[in-house]
Amino acid sequence: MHLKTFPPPTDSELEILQVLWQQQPCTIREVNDKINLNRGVNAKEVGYTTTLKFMQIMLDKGFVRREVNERVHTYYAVLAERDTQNQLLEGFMNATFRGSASSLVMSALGSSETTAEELQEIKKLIAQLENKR
Amino acid sequence: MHLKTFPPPTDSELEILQVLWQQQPCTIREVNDKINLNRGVNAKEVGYTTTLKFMQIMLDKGFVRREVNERVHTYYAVLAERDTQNQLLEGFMNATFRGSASSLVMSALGSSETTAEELQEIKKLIAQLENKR
DNA sequence: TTCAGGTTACGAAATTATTCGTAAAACGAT
DNA sequence: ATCGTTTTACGAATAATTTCGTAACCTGAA
Repeated sequence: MHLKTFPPPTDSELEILQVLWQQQPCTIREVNDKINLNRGVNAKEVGYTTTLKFMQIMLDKGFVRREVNERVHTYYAVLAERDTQNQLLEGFMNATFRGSASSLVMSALGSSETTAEELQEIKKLIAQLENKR
Repeated sequence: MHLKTFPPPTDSELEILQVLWQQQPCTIREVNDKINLNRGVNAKEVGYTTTLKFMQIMLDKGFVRREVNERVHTYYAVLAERDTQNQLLEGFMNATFRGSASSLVMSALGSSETTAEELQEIKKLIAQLENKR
């Protein structure tokens, strides 16, 4: 009747998924390297076996799948980026903005740099939403 | 030189702060009751001493202050709602939307019910942002 | 005054999330 | 074939968060 619904990924799991969403498939080595690049110099490096462990945990949860090649395994995200973002967004919006999308949106626009093009896109979306009535 | 910067509240702490932001001051009893009302029937109740513990932890961290009255203590939030929301929003946006405010905004508008008035307000804000160039 | 019920303090258990040590296996170069 | 390096598996330590048990203390009613 309905699709399997996954629990939301934890912070560490999400950090790995972000890497996969940008480039798939990845070996654990690649994921680990990118994560350590993304974190600045200041931040503590995450160990290789730590990343390995999370990939195994996510494999277990069904968040990723892998192909066993000659020497190494390569991983793919099963979770879709959009779906996952929406799932996390809903939880965050409820917890932090008491479910108010508009105040979340106002905060996001107010406190960040947004290019003119992005504002255009948002306006277009709003226009679409307004037409649907 | 600069204001004290607090670590972000945890989920449970935030849940309590939400109550305080809506009505201050509150006794622990009041906070605990509201939290258990907000969670549906299905969800497990949070015990009184659990809430008490968090208020003490937050007192310790400086997130709240209290007044000691005759019988009971009454609590006030020290953290400002807007500041806290913005702080949490930044972290969430970075982790989930790779820092892209526009894609966060598009998701929020796309997947939620927003009234015509709210859309108006957002449009007004966008217009203001566009003028500032 | 005594007791019942509500309140605060606090340690510690329970749960969840993160990190890492160690060992076994696989592979290539010598 | 053996060594050094890389990869995988997995248990367990650590850390962070949440929950609760218990005791001490008040206060008002009987």
